[in-house]
This record gives sequence, C-alpha cells and structure tokens, in this order.
Amino acid sequence: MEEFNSMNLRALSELLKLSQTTVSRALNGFPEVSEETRARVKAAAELHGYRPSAAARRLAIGQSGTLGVVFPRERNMLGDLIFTEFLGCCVEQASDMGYDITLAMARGTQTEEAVYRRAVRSARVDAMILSSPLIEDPRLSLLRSLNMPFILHGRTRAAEHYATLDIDNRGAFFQATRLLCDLGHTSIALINGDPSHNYAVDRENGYRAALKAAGLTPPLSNIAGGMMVESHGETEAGRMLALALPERPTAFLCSSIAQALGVKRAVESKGLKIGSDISLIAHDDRLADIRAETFDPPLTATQSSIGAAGKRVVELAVAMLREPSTPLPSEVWPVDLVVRQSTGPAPK
Amino acid sequence: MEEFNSMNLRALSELLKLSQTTVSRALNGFPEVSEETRARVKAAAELHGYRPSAAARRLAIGQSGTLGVVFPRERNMLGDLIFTEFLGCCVEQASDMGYDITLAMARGTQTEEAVYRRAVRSARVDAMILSSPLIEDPRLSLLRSLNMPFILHGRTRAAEHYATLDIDNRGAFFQATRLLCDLGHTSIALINGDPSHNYAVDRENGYRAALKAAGLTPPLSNIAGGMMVESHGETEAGRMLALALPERPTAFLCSSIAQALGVKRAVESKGLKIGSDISLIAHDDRLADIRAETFDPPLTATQSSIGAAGKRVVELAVAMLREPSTPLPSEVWPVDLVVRQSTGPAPK
DNA sequence: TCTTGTTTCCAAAGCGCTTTGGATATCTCC
DNA sequence: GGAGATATCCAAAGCGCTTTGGAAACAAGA
Repeated sequence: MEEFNSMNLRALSELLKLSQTTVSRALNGFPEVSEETRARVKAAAELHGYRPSAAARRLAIGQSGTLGVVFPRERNMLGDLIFTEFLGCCVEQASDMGYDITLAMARGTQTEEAVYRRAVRSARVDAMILSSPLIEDPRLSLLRSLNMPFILHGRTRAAEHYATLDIDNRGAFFQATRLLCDLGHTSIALINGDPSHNYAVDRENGYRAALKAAGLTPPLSNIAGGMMVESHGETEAGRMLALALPERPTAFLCSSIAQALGVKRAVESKGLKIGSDISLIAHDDRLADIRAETFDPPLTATQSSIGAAGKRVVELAVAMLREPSTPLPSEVWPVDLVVRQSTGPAPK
Repeated sequence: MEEFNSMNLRALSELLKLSQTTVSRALNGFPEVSEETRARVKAAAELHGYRPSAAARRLAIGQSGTLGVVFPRERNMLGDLIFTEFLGCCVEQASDMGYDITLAMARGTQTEEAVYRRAVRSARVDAMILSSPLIEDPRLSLLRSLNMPFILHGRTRAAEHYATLDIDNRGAFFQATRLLCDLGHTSIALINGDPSHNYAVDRENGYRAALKAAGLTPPLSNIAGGMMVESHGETEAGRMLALALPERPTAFLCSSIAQALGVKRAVESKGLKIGSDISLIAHDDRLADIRAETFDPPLTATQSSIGAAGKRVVELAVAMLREPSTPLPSEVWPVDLVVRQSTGPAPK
C-alpha cells in the first residue's frame, strides 16, 4: 500500500546490492551494463513496483515530460467537438510515448501571454501544441521569443519557419470544387468556417482557384463564413436558395458535416433533393459520431482524420525534443476526395 | 532571452545578498521575514523574472502541483460539449490557483487502471477529478485502493464515503415534473440522458416521484434514455407524439437543451406549438452557445452552471490537498427552476 | 611483466527548491 | 546589566533522480 513511496532508486539499489548508477542505467537501457544485470534489475523493479519519481527525473534531466496543448480561445458547439477529438488523440499518443498533456487556457491575449510565460519560466512543459491558428497568429512569435518549442496544427501566413502539421485544405477544396464544375454546376456556394482562421482562407482559395480554372467567378452572395454548426449551414443555405436563378446555387461546399446537416435541412424544406437537385460536399474530419457514410444520402466528402493529425503532432513534438538539431518538421497531408451519393450532375 | 534559465533561487539570493532560505520564505509568504525584506525580494524577483522551477519545487515539496482530469471514455456530440465546458473551467480555476491540469485518457478499464497506477506511482498528479460516473463506478474503489485522492463530479450508488460535488438532479426533475403536473398535464414524457450514468437515474427518480405524488404512473413508452443530442430528442418525441391520446404526451422533460431542440422540431413538424399545445422543460447546463433564454420560445429550464461546478471541484480538490485532515467535502447544489414561455397549462 | 583495451560497475556531484535547527541581533522588563 | 522573548536571517540537509569521471577486474597483445 505504501511501498510505492519508499521504493525509490536507492532502496532498489540497496536491495540489489548495486549502485544507483547501475540500476538507473540498467532501467534506462544504457549499454554499459551487462544484459544479465539488466535483467536482474528489471525483474526486481517489476517485482517491487518501482516507478521513478517524475519530479526527480524532471529536475535531473531538465525536461518536464509534458506537452502543453493550448485550449482554444473561442469555443463554439461543434467546433469544440473537433478540438475534443484532436485533444483526445493527442492525449492517447502522448500517453503511449510516456508524456503527459497539460492544458493551457487561452482567454484574451494578455492572459494567454502570461500563461505561456509561466509555463516557460517554470519549465512546466517541454513544448506547446497550438491548433487552429489565425491568419497571422501572434502566439507564434510570442512562443518563439520565449524560446519555447512548439508545433502548430495548421499554418499561418507568417514567413518564419516553424514546426507544423497541416492538411492540404486548399487542394481539398480545389478538388471538390473542380468535381462540381465537371458535373456542370455553375453556381457553387461555399459555406466556410471562421474566416479569421487560416484553414478557412486556404479552403476559400482552393475553391476560388478551381472556379477560376473553370472560367467562373463566384458572386459574393455565394460565400459564407461562420461557425462549424448546423444552424449556420441552415440559415446561409436558406438565404442562398431564395436567390434568383443565375445566382441560386445548385451545389454546396461545406467546411464541416455539421454545416452540411443544416444545408440539407434548408434544401429539403424547399422540397429539393440532395444528390439530384442539389449537390453537396463537405469536409469530413472523421469524427466517430458524425459520419459522411451514414449521412442521408451518403455524403461526398474531402476527408482527413483530425485524430490521426493529433497523434502525429505529438509524435513530431516528441521527436523535436529528442533531436533538437534536426530541422523543424513540416508536414502537409493530402486530402482524399471520396465521391458518394450527395453529388450529381447539375440539373438542366 | 536566456535569463529565465539562470535566474534561479541561488542567483537571486546572491544578487540580494540574502540566503536562499530567506528569499524562498519571503516569496512564499512565511512570517519569519520582515515586510521590508519581503518587498525587496519580491521586487527583485519581479524585475529579474524569477520563476521557481516547478520540477524542483515538486521534488522538494513532494507534491506535483497538478490535478488529473479523467477524459471520459465515451464521447458523443453534445455530451462532449458539456465536458468541454467543465474541463475549460477546471483549467481556468486551476490556473488561478497555481495548479496544472493534465488529462488522463480512459479507454477500457485495464488501460485506465494502468494509467492511474502510473500516475500514482510516479506521483504525476496530486489528485484526480472524475466526472459523470456510472451508477456503480469501479474507478472509485480503484483510486481508493491506490491511495490516490480524488473528487467526483456527480455521485454513485457506492456506500463508501468520497469527495463529491453534485447538483440535485432528483430535486430538479421533481420540481420540473411537479410544475407540469400543477399545470394539469397528465402525460409527461421524459427524454433522459444515458441511463447507465447516475445523473440520469437521479433525474428519472425525481420525475417518477413527482408523478407519483400527483397520482400518475408514467407509461413505459413515455421514458426514453439516450444521448444528449438533438436527433435523439427528435426521434423519441416523434415516436411519442404518434401515440394514441391518453398516452400521447402534452409535455416533455429533457435532460439537455440539445434534446429540447430536437423535441421542438418534432413538435413543430406535427403543426403543434411549444408553450401552448406542448409544454417543454429542459435542463440547462448554462453553456455559452446553447441558451435557454434565446430558445424560441424562451425555455423553461432547470438550470445549474456546469462551468461553476468545474471551478468548484478544483477548489475542493486543492482544499483537500492542503488540509488532508478535514473531512472529505460533499456538496450538493440546489437547482433553480426558471419558468419561461415554453410551459403552459395542459390543453383541454 | 607491463601496457592497453574492454567490460562492468561505482562514488559523488549536481538539478533548484523547501525546511530544519540553530545563530545573531534587537527589544523588553525587572 | 542580565534574562528572556522576539524578530530576522542563515547553513546545510535533504527530495530522488541523472550523469560525470573514474576504478576495479579481466583479457589480450607486446
């Protein structure tokens, strides 16, 4: 019951009649110790339930063994859901790699800065994970100036080099828009996410580029940026469907399945049918509870697992810490366009 | 740039020509140091940006200064949203109190147990925060047997004594049901949360008790347990509204506003009106994005801020750690029933 | 036998903080 | 002026781990 308290390195080494050095090295896989001794040490450690004290290890090694994840400042409905999935997978991967995840709250820039400073100064975290950056996110230069390693899930306009993992939002929405153009749609609406975030800008750029390539120019009324929620999709789609014919969209491109649900509602309330009258594509973050496959009709989607990204971000962060000399990682994942039944040729 | 590394207690004390002891005591508010010295020390600490090393402090003091929050095993849509609010407020409060929050992943009992053991053995967290317990939650006795202090947001059937903060779910739903009875409703439906969780059981008990007090017995068809999502509310309400008259409900009681949204949809799709034809009450967790006040019509609700609960849980956890000898805290918050326009007398 | 190298292990010095057990100076009261 | 109380400060011993700089034992080549 109490043994885990008293069973420290010294006690274990005395028990084994070895020095603390040897025991430590045996457990941490150093080559200077014979395999025989190592096995003996490991067996004893297991037997007595020895677990090194995290605090002592941290003090000695100068690293905290924890990653900080910045809790997003604005939180809204299903946008939250995506973050939760991301966070959950970060925690899972971190746990597998022997790291802890602590949350840094971000409310307002001043307090946010104070949080970072505190974390850095007292060495509470070894690296930070940021997600969903703004177009020009001040947090990057702040962390840089504080000498805090960080990795960004997403990208910004910043010229400086930083560690990042992002999906190819532009390419995804380019592909999706091109598909709709190829199907003969000439009025394609974009229901986007928050336009102050970079991913939304990238998506819009991809959308515009594909339209331009097809010789089309989207009317302003066909682009709506806002929250990743059903109601936003519903009101915006409702508004657009009330437009006169040349501008009235025959296809919708959504930044999330939640928005697509709203679009579907608006479409059906007009007596129209998704897949024939109206084509619909959404970005699919592969959340367990909102699936493109079980959408009615099954939803054509650009898909990329946000959970996989969370895991990878942790992997990269840990790799950065272990090999500080290697260049900062920078990955951009391609996004699959999966065609299902929610898209079809433009109605005549 | 680098100063935060070198500015440790010793450097600061040399700078001030004081001993480390005095500096430490001055900063930590011990009475043995004169106010004059304390002011001087604090000023210097501020000036040089001194922040004590968390690792060193943890090692010396034997506490990690972090609380673990157990990430719930099952995660679904808006249930998640509630947890996120809870978590966010935990982080906020913990930050204010100088504590960190780390997340413990909970997937399956075995791995969960391993997570706890690891956390306990290596003293990574000082206490755990559990939320949304099952009716008989095995985690309690597990943490107890590991000697890990914990506090539960919610309650279970367990006889043992443990630290807990809960809202009066039973009382809330008793009140709400009684109001509906007083308004003359005789068929009142309950759209509940996940029945394996204790809060759902408490709510159902309150509902049943109020019905019984009014001389009513709910037909089985009028009770539905499930997820805290709109679609669940919609399908269950739709099913119930299709029943024959004596059983067909004239009032609905929901466990979340999200469910109420679904009920509203089902009600309106039958051409009925909330507030006159059908009365509706929901539990309101006071989330920023889903508000009872802006519901259409404004929603009569049993309300209790889940965020406030998160903050308080952290306060209690810290208090437990600071005063281990005081009896375990156990708070049950009353829940307000706020009457708005979604309830009215039963139609004749 | 002496050197050199290899393997295996160890003593001891930190890491930066808290805390114990005094030491020194200052006040108070007879 | 001395005894006792009080206020103020300090030296040093940990906390439990990692890591440096050898040492001891043994084998092999000169």
